[in-house]
Amino acid sequence: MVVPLRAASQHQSGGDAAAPPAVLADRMGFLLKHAQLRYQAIQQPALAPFDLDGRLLAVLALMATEGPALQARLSERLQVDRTTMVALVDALEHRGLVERKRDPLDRRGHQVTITKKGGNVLQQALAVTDAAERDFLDPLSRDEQHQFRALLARLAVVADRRSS
Amino acid sequence: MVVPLRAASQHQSGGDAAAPPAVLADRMGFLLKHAQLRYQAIQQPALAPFDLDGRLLAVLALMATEGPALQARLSERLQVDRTTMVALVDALEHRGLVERKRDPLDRRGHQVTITKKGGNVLQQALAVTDAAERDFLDPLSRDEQHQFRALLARLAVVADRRSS
DNA sequence: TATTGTTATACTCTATAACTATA
DNA sequence: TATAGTTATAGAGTATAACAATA
Repeated sequence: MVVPLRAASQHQSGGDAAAPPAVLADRMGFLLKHAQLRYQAIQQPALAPFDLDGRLLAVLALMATEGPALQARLSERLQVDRTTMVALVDALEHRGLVERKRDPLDRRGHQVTITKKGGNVLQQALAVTDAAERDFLDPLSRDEQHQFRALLARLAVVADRRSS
Repeated sequence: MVVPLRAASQHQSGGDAAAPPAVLADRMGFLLKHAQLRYQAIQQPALAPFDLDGRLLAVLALMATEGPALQARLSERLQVDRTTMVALVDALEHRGLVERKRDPLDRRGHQVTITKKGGNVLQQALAVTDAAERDFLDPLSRDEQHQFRALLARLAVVADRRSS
């Protein structure tokens, strides 16, 4: 084993939260932050056995569906800096989940390809992530879960229509 | 003017996102992250004129409702490390929004008090934050906004009942 | 000159460890 | 010995700038 990934964090000092301050309890900023924290608290340990975190999994999943791709294309798709993508692809390559090959047509670029091992790991990691989502949504009824997902999707990804 | 706060960030390189990759578009991790990014993109510039960010505002609001308090108590309430709270209170004090006074009864501690200026700024900043929340929720109908807020609150703050 | 990938570097955020002063 | 606050420091994470190879 190698990487601590995002090992510990969220420490500060002591105990188990107690009730949140009333002033903050209905603020969007607070709610979104804590929903994300709770999801990560579920997802991180679930992915740990694969030595992956959410970002690495995203890159891997993207490569599986959008085929071999240049790093530049990957960073564009994931809205991540080129230099950050270097580190992400490095991490996946060290784990043997992807390979870099020079593009023979344009030798400036590297085609990044998912390996067979990468495909297997991806499949298992996605299954684990599905389970994590179910755990996260567990406080809601089935109907509410679907409602929440749909509403959140509309708030997260807003078509940014500027004039026409 | 002084502090860059969290000046720029979210840069990477170029353009305006385009459609998100389909593999990620219905993943909780992706949706929660991007919802938060979108909210921050609205809230940050709204608070910038007050030289505040969300965390500083949270401390200020907490002090207004929970009265003068020790830093130790504030960090406990906000689930933030003691050393982080030092920096937060420093920032608020430099802006003249709070004051530190030694507790005469226990001279180890500082009672942190909101100033008159702090109260005024808080009031305006909260109004601006309300507007930011409305902007954020604008893609939804009135009913949907209430639904979303209620569902999110249940997912964000989960009573962690362990046995009985 | 522009572009892909890379390295070196810097900056932000936040935690741990160690120190001061009180108790 | 323990606690409140502080400082120094280190570790993630991620950006900008500069460089090599290629176009």
